[in-house]
Amino acid sequence: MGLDYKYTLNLPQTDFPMKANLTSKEEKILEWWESIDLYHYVLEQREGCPVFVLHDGPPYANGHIHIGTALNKILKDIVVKYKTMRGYRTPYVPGWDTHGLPIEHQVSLELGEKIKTMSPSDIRKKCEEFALKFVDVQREEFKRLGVRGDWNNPYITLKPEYEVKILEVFKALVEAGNVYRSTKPIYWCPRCRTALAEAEIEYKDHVSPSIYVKLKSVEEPDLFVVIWTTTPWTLPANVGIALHPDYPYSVVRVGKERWVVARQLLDAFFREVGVNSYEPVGELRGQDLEGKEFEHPLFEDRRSRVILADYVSMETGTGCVHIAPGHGEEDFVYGHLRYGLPVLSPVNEEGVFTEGAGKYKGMFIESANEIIVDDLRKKGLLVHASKVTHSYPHCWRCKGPVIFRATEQWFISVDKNDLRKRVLEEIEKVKWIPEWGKNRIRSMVEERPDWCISRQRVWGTPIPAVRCGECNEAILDARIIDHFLKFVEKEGADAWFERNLEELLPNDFRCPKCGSSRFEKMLDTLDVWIDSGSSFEYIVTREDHPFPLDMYLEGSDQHRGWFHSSIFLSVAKRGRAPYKEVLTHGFIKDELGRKMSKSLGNVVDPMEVVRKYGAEILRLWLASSDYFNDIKISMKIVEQQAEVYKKIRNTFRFLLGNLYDFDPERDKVPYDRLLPIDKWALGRLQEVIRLATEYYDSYEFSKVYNLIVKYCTVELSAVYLDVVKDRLYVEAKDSSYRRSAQTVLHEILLALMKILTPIMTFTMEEVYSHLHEKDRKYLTVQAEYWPEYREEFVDEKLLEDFERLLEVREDVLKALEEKRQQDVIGHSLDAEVILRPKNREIELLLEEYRDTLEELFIVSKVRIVEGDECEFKGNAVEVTVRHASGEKCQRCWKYSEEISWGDFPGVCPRCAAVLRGERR
RNA sequence: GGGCUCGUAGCUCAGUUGGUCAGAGCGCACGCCUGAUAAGCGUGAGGUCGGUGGUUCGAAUCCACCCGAGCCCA
Repeated sequence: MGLDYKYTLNLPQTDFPMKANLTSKEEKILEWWESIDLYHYVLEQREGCPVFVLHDGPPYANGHIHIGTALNKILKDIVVKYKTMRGYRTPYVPGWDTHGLPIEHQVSLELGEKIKTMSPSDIRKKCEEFALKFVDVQREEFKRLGVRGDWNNPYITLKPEYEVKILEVFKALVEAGNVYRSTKPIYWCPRCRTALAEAEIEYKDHVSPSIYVKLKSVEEPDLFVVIWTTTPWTLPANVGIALHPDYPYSVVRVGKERWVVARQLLDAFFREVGVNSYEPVGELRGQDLEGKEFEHPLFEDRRSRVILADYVSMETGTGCVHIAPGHGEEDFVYGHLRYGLPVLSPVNEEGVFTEGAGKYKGMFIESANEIIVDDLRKKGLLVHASKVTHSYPHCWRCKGPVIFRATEQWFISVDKNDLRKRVLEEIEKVKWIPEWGKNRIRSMVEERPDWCISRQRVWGTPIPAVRCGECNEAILDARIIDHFLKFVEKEGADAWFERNLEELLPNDFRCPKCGSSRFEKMLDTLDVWIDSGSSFEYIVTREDHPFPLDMYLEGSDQHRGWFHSSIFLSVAKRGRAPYKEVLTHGFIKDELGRKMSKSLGNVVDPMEVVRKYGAEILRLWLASSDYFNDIKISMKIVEQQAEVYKKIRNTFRFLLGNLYDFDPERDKVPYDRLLPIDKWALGRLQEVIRLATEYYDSYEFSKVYNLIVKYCTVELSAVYLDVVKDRLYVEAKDSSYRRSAQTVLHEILLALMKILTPIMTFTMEEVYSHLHEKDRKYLTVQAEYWPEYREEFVDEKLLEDFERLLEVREDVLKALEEKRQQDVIGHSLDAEVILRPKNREIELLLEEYRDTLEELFIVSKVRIVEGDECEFKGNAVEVTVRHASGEKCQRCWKYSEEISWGDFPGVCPRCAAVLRGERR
């Protein structure tokens, strides 16, 4: 035939490439954002608009970002960008947490032995350098992910202006009287010689001695209580024996003695200690022995008193628990606080026994274990000794076992001034997403003990406390803090280490207890949770933000971490919660749902994903996941998103390509003149906008993702775009048929682009740059407004009709496939379709839309019959498929009986009219 | 050991108050097209809804227990 009408068609034209080349494209887009100062540009476009502040929780600056921090920052970015498009002014100031043990530890490893010759302020300088280096590293990595924020002006906890805020928050607590000095058993690492926070503890298996010891009653010399312990070295500090108040205890005769052991542990106990002949002779309750005294197993001049405690376990041991308030949290709470037993802790900071330990003085506690056991054996009080492997607290720094040791520390009283109660009230006012977050943080706040805030460490915010040189009183005074703050403003908190105490104290300062003016500087630093927990105070004053802040968004571990410290400090300083809404996400696991760890070799590096696939794919992966729970990642899972990305990208390419000649002002067709199929597509788009908005509002991004992916593949690619090709390509460029379709494609393009901007932030920027100039009001798509749901575009009846028409279409497609398998047809345009409606309703429907059926099914001819049965039985219609009669139009490929051979040979009447310029 | 959370096709997710709820997309298989072309279209095969009991006329959906995983504690 050789007749080529291709050049007469309006085929898509676009520079928008099919292949993304994300890695390099993203770099270019990042440069563009940099060049227009994206962050401030977008803020300027929302001048005077209501403000929405997502306050960034500061990551710890001691390494590269990992997949979890990437997840967190991308989620925040999606929220911020969505809110911007909804018309909010959305300042977003990233922050970093920079003080604390991990950095000090890493720096001390780098310095090695040299550290011993360095002054505290020299070590602090090294720590600062280290922290700022990783602030820079992480900043670049976060930016690379496409996160928009005030990167040139972040908040950093080591900066003087921030330290001032930490100390101001702290001062509020000091003034309110919530900070006190106390002896309390706390975790202590004898190797690092430091107090450890609960967060600095790791539980690992440890082999300990397991000994059963009997204590002799003072009143009845044949009566013994048997205790079990895995820390013999704590026995010198023993002052009590705890029994459960409710569970029954048996009195058992063993030889000439009577032993007290919990009834339900009797069998296990005697089996364990290898005693076969015993005889129960009585039973008692904990109350029966409450207050009774027993002889101390090691020191003859001391006694051990029975107390009751409901935490006593009936699972292991004897149900009688050795109490040493100086060496255990619960021992302290029950023994000291409830029963007033003394707190003994005759162990120095290196784990060596002191005076109070009598003959054991000078021994390292672990070496003393054996000797103590030996002494017990000699005294005939050792019932049994063996070894046990159990989970035991270890130091996160040196990995060695830690001990509980009573030391003098600064504490924040959680209950003074009803602080805890007020925090609990505030928790109720916050919106927790998901909802269970509220119960989680509530129970944590309800049960938490007082907050130990002092660290015997160099790298932190100094606690400006002094010790009286006369009476030895430790003094923390608001006046000292105020005076110190003047130095901090100018030179940072380093001043505490660098300046003389005379300068640091107000001139007339005297010891409130003895009036002395001789003081000694105390060098403890603050728990870093005070640093980060004070961030609300810094950001609110620096940016003049409305308080409370709108949202905090972190991993669910922060219910005990940052959300927790922030709300306590905020209630103390400002009387209310710092946030209105708290959104939490889960953790990232490998493809088998296991935790990521170096040892398992299943760690996915976010920057590796970025290098290999692009940040956009990482963002898309995140959007596809239900991040409220733990989510899985692996290169295979990421790869899947690369496929989805291509699909979405090609949809945009098609839309752009078919709008190359569409001027939105000139060519738009009014709604009432749109063809039915176009009206339907426009109506469906409204539904997509409505749902997407709903899902974004509830932060359910995976629902947005599923909605959009399905929309692009099913609704657009497989139906609407496929169907509308005929009109776009074949009809005259400026015809109403083509402009009608383009009008809707244009609406779809803009809406889809905007809906995806928070997630596919790079690609939508690229799409934006390919838009008609009249569609680009801003320099960046990020400043655009959210697509509007237009009710006037929703024709309910039409939408319902099309829902049924599409069911008919499914039947037709199945019938076509059957014939395709039989080689009757290839392309669907080869076919003529004969339909037999299953009922009157469908018959009327088909009649009504008679003129759109061929287009909708993409076939050459559709006939509707009543009588004869058809070959294919569908759900809505029966279908017979035949090869279309007539000849194939060389231009539009539809078969026609009236192919002309005049001016335009081989062409159907429609195409001939188009070519003659008669069809508009 | 305790508190909280999770467990639906190979993958990512839907499944409102228990009764067409066993679904979607991707991937896979087979085929079509060659005017979205390192694209596009069609058809199809995949799950006893972690397991076991129970409540109910009826449960992925309610209860109990168990298994597995995670976070936070001890």
